Amino acid sequence: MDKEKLEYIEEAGLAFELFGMTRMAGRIFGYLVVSDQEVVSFEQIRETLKASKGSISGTTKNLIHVGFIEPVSLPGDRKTYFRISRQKAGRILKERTALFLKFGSLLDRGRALKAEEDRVSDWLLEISSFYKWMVHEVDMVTDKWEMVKEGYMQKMKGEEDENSEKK
Amino acid sequence: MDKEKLEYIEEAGLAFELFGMTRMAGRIFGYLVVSDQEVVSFEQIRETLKASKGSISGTTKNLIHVGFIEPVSLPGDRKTYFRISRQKAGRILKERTALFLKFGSLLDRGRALKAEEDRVSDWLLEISSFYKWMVHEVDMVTDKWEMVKEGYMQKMKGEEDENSEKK
DNA sequence: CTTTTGGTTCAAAATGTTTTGAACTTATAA
DNA sequence: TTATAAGTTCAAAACATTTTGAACCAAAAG
Repeated sequence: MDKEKLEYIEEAGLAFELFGMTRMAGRIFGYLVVSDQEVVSFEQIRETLKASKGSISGTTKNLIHVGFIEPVSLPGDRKTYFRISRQKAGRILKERTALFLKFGSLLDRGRALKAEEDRVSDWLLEISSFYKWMVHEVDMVTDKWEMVKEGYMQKMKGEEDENSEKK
Repeated sequence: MDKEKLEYIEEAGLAFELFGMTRMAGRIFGYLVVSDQEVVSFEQIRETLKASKGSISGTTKNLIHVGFIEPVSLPGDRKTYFRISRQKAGRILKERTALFLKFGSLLDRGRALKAEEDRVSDWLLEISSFYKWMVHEVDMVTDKWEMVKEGYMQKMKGEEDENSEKK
């Protein structure tokens, strides 16, 4: 695997830490991104990332759980392969956003514990309402994506081509 | 401080860990939520949470940085007080969402490293487009909140009252 | 069966993060 | 000034997470 890709993989590791996941999770994800194969085997991951079987096993399980990658098994082959999950990106986002409901109720329960309604309660109500309302809005926007994505992706690709022409 | 509130504070600590922050950050936030004062002093936090000055100092700085709380200073008083940030909740969300752009470009850069465009590239383009598009949508929805919040908060409060009547 | 391959498990080691506590800084009060 | 109160800083300790590696299990091949 060439140097540029290996660097990319490490960068993905750091980025994933920023998103609150482990470095190894980012590396595995990054490897699946830049690999020129449709699917990558457990052993290939282990070898490319020079990590232990235990680490690969645990981290792939976790990445599958949060929906970033998915296992692929092939007939007549007992190895497990992996690829970037084909699950809609929106699905993952919706799940993450659902945490907002938890934050909203945390605030509501806190508000209920206060001696009396005051300026702080009003503000807490506003924040909690915002987050709870947001969950529904994000769901709707996510659904809207399916309608607009063709157009948007065309635009994105166009801009990329423009940039590479300028070089 | 009564037992119920202290329990709430610990719960807030655990919840914040779930959101990717530290337990102490959650405790401080939780304390500001349930305190019946407008503002709470550094020393009160230290005492209630039984933590060191160093820990309070570092964690409040961080909570201020990410916009969850804000410092308050009073004339003729050299203590620092804190309260839940009155910054619009949307501001914080917009900043968090901006990380999606980073994820989007991570995918784009990975795609550029691939030998040739394949099925995986197509899928990567779709995910990256989704996240980048989402950032703008979330911004718009967040702005919309200002228009609809009055109505929504009324509804929320109504439902709460209904629930407490039923008890 | 027995062997081999592919992966899982889990305790211990390595690494990272958070908290403490003591020394230090800064600003006000005396 | 000098003294004191309020925070900050930072190295070390406590604590948590991640990774390793060796032992283990299950399924397919021989």
